[in-house]
Amino acid sequence: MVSMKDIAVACGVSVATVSKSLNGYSDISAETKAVIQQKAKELGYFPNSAARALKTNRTYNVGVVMTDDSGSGLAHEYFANLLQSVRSELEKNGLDITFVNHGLGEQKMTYYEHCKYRCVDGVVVACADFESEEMEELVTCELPVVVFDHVYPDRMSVLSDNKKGITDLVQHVYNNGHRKIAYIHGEYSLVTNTRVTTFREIMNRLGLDIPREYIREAAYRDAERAHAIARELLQLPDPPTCILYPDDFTALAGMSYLRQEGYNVPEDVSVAGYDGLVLGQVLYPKLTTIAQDTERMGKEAAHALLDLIEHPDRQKAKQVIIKGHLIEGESVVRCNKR
Amino acid sequence: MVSMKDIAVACGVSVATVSKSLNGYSDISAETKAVIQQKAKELGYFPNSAARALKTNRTYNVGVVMTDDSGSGLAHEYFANLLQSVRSELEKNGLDITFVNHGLGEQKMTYYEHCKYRCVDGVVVACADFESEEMEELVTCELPVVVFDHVYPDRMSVLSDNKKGITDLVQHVYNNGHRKIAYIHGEYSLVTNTRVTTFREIMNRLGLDIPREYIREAAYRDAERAHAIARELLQLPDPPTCILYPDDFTALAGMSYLRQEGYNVPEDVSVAGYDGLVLGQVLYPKLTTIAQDTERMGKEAAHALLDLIEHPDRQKAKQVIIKGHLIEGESVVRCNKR
DNA sequence: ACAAAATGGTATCGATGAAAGATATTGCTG
DNA sequence: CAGCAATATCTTTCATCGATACCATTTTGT
Repeated sequence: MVSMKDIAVACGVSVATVSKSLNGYSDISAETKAVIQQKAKELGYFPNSAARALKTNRTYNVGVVMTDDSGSGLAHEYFANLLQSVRSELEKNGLDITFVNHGLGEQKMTYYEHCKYRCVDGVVVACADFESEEMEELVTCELPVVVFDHVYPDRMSVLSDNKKGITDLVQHVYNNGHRKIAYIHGEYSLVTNTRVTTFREIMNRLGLDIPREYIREAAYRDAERAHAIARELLQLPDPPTCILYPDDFTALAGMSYLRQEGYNVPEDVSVAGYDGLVLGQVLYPKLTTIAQDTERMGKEAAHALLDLIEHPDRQKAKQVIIKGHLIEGESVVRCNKR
Repeated sequence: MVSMKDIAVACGVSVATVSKSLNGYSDISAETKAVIQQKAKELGYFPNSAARALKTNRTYNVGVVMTDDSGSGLAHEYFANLLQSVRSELEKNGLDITFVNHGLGEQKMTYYEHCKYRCVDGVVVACADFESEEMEELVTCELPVVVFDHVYPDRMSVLSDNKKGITDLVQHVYNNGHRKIAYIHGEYSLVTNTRVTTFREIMNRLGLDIPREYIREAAYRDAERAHAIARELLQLPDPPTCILYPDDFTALAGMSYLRQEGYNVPEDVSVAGYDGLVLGQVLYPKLTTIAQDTERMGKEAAHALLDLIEHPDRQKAKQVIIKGHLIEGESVVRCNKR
């Protein structure tokens, strides 16, 4: 690989001069600078990232925590989309991405240790066990960190606006005449918590009753479990007319299961999901859901991280909340019962 | 961060001794070695990857080409799964992963340049424009490279067994009594080519006619287009009794569209996909498809790459072909027509 | 002649590895 | 068995990877 030395030799100057020329120092004559920059391009020079990192402690590399013990992670379209967006935005700004995990080969290490080992400039947490010790260590370290969908003290977060999402969704269902609305939610997390709390609030505001059996815990992407619960719901003496599922995956599966068991969806029972999967909009009936704006979330996270990296001083902790939008779909229809 | 120097000071030895102790050289007394290793653990030492890379030219980092101009890439479950598998397997062997792209910030660079810039030990190509100049450059360079689903001269490839896949699929359809089988295939690529060629072969072997209109080009994941073609197929004077779609995504969407237009699927027209998406198995009717073994493909690629990195000498080019398996599903049923 | 502008010299980041140094052990001769 | 070289064992010194940054030096301008 061509190094600064090669350029220096080719131009008959010192390595120091080359370094300064390429890094825009002001104490090199415009003339020399031009010659050197020209030569650098000609020779196809790229700085050796390892050498630069060693000296400057900047790698232009960002760590991404995306651990999928829970079967989420890359396989989950939502997270994959977040990653995609973060990646492309950071790329535009000259940063690369490396996955961070606990342990390389024999070596066990924590996220934080891994980050130090790779000398990353910052960290994006896309999905992880937020309550783990390892995460605790990571969010109390000196590195710039941006977290998706979870809030840590004094840390930057990018959050999907679940409050608005659930509100819009329930309101939409309500506007279609539904009064008996059940919510099968995912396993515990900030996201779930926000959604459930908001669900209660909005139902309350709309003056609707929530029988205890109408709020049920399942898990994200666990179609069987969500369906088992849906079936129970529909066998209640006073069954709901609309069921909100934890996510689009379970909602799509749920619709299918219910139809198979002889329920008319959406006429007998309406169904909604959450996420905005592409597939949900090409299946019939189109799924009513909240599309999360992963594109914007990724961008915001990338910019927030860049900002933290460039200005570690103004560490004003804050949350950025990104609105999603309702996709009306066809899986919730006017309810005429009662 | 704690460096070798810190350990050296703490143990009262030289840095070189520390280096050797931690790297398993034989010319350090077992005693000293033990003390140093103990201290290293105690202080939480990790080698600085940049420094090591600079000196040894090994980064324990692998580049991944995963470019999704075509809307595939991360958003495509197949590629996401491949990545997931490669990632976890490389991780087990102490290697990290970094995405490779063309250009960082202002700097335009080719895949190859990016790889050199990051000093990666090897490259995995998950998806890319295989015909591009950039890929040409990458596969003729000195770096170890493993490519998924495409073959380059003298390069290692891991291929999904599309030949067996299509054969099994068509045979299954045939066994169910179908004789008029249409194939809507994806856009041109080695994969598509193999599938189409195999389709012709097996149909031939089974003594079945393929009217020209029965083989149609669409695109992967383009539900609208695939459907438009499906509709045309079914309006033919002599319509097929079974339609093979490019992938599960289009197949699922297709089934839904067809039903909406009044066709009974799978009774009037059977449908099959290709991929093995999870969702396809929780929707009714369960999709008949070929599940590609991304898990194994990723593992094989990772091991092949490791091998190339460790033994650049025995560069015996070869292809590893990984079998998928038929998921019978319910979207292909016995055909009694004619 | 002196300040300003341009360029070069050199230590440094953290780890590695070749070669030299230090110490202990063995072998051999007289 | 002493005496000394030869060997083995362990450890340190030092140059190095490529880029950067501080300081020194040279050149230019007024």
